[in-house]
Amino acid sequence: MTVTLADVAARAQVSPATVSRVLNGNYPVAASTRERVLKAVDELDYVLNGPASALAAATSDLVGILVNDIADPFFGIMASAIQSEIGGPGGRAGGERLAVVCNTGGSPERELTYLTLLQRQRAAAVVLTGGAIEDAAHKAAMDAKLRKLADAGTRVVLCGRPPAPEAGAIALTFDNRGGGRDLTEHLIGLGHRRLGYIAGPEERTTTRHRLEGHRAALTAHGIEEDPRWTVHGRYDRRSGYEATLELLRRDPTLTAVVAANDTVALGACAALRDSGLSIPRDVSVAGFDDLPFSIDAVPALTTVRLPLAEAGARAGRIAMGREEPPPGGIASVRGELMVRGSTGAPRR
Amino acid sequence: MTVTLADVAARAQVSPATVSRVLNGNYPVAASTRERVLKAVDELDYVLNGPASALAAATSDLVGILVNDIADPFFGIMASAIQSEIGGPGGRAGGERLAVVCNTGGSPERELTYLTLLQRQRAAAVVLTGGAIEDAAHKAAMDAKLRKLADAGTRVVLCGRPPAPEAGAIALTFDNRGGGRDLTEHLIGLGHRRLGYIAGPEERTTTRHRLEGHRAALTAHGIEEDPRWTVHGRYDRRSGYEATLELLRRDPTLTAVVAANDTVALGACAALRDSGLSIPRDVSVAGFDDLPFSIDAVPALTTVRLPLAEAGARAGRIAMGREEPPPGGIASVRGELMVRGSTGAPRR
DNA sequence: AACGTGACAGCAAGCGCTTTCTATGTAGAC
DNA sequence: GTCTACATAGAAAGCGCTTGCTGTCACGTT
Repeated sequence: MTVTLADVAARAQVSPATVSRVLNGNYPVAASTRERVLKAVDELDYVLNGPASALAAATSDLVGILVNDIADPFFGIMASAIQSEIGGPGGRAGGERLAVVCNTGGSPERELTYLTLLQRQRAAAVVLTGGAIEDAAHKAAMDAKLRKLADAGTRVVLCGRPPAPEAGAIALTFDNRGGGRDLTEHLIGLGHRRLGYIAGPEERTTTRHRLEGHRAALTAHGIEEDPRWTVHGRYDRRSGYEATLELLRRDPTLTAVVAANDTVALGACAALRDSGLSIPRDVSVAGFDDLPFSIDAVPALTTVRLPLAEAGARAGRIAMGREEPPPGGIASVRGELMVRGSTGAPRR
Repeated sequence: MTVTLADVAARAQVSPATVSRVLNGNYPVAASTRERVLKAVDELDYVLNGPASALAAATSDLVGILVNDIADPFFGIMASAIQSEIGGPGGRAGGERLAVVCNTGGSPERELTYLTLLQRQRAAAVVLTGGAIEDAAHKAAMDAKLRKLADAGTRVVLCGRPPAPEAGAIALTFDNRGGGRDLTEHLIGLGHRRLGYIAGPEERTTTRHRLEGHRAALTAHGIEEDPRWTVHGRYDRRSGYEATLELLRRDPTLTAVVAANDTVALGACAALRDSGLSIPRDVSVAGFDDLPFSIDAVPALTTVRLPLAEAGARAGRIAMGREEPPPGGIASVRGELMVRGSTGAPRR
């Protein structure tokens, strides 16, 4: 039925060992023999049995990429960049690895399950993207899992995730705190004193860090924050829309709304427009991430650009062992403030 | 070093066979024995060796999802829906499958390579999303590959792709032609007679079908198309921007621009704005797909909504054998015209 | 009381490949 | 011309799991 190595060997009149060596190319094989084997492979249309070779060699060519939400371009862009450094015919010779993207949907259980699945497949490397969940038990479980993976020889890289040194993982972290600070300082510099903040889900590190940056800026400028000015929600448009309405209800005198990310900011813009407020004349709006569509908002969104593609590519290379990990295994990646039309001086 | 089935068996005082059966749950095992085994698994922190079991059982729990561009929400949304029906802890008991997303980047070679990689892994199913490339040689190669996969027991499902009956694949196709027609008829109904069209890359089926729909509508209404009115480009914003400028240069009297998809339409909007033209007063703009951000454009984009998530979910279920394939193995999925602010009656 | 009958559990034979170790042939060294 | 060394090729032992087949009890039957 299925063609096996042995069939190829028979046809090429060599031993299975030789065929294997030709295919893996890490052992001297005479050119004439190699050719004969390759010819047989071609004629028989032979396809290596992945599981069998993974079993025998005790390694596989699978590389896992975990994302929180594959439908969100934030993750899509990173995943794309990571994958481009890893998989398919993009890689070096013989380096044909199967980069697989796993969608956790932000669920802790799924995250863990996927890791187990990848561990089960003896993945060559794993890249985790995006913020982590701030739950002690979950973090402990994750760290243990990652540690186990690392100990088993799987390279573990975190991209846009807080470091987990205990887990033996290499981390490329986004400086969400710094970005949040820059953004709010920009707004304060413009003259804003009453700023609403639409935060992401409470239990995410990204949410906390961005919020901390925001508050640090307020504090640094002697602005006392009103607890009514912060609303938590999800990282989606709908949430931004509703949260904005809520903020406006709580304090109609707000002159700026800072959103957890660009998608949320878009929702905020829609809510403001629907409330008859003009941006930025009545209320300034700022986002975070600088996703491609942010520039198309009207007015274009002021935001913090995160080098998603660059960081992803780097994480991919590190995962493949093609680039040195940063010193200490941890690198912080800065965002860049992009000032655009959605922020301006407050009118009042 | 690594814990194996045998270790678990030893600890639970049973044979490896029994452990395997407990883990796979398809053979009667006494409750007390099962418990003892499960306890040992837990204590030893045992993780099944995927490759080994795939080899022995001659099947794997991998399901491949091929996408053209993972950074594009069009694919992200479909992939997410497909995966939600397949993978991780979402599935039924024992049905823990590893849904993996493979990014082809629209390259024919990569597409083929990924298929080989999946074939090598003995994937349980494969879902191909998005338009295909119109190249006879490539199509033949793809069909042959898919056929081989199907013959080997891999379920092959096409989602948003033209059918390939010769390949033995089940297809859920988007009615791009019908959508394109509806859209253009809407514009014609509004009074437009000079419509520019920004098409996607020439060699894609999606491009051709949408364009055919557009032209069918023109013909049906006795409008003779000026060859200057069509420009081809990529499916991205930049391309939409440049193509719009080009269209305007070729014929400044155009009153509407139909874009290959929403992303392109956004670029078109930007170009029009930058040219000092108002939407829809001076020029109407229409997109395709109805991606989430389309509603946030100002004005909101008139477009054709494709049920990406629904189709993806269905494709996922079919791939898992949890839903009957459509009769004849082919189903056409219609899009729905969403009329919004970006289109209006022409001024002149 | 002898026997059939399930319900479980174990044996052992692979699954298709990699890789260590060994054999062989040939070429250069002395 | 014999010996050592190198370049290749093959034999065979697994890798860790699944599963068909073969027991082995403990019962219920007749």
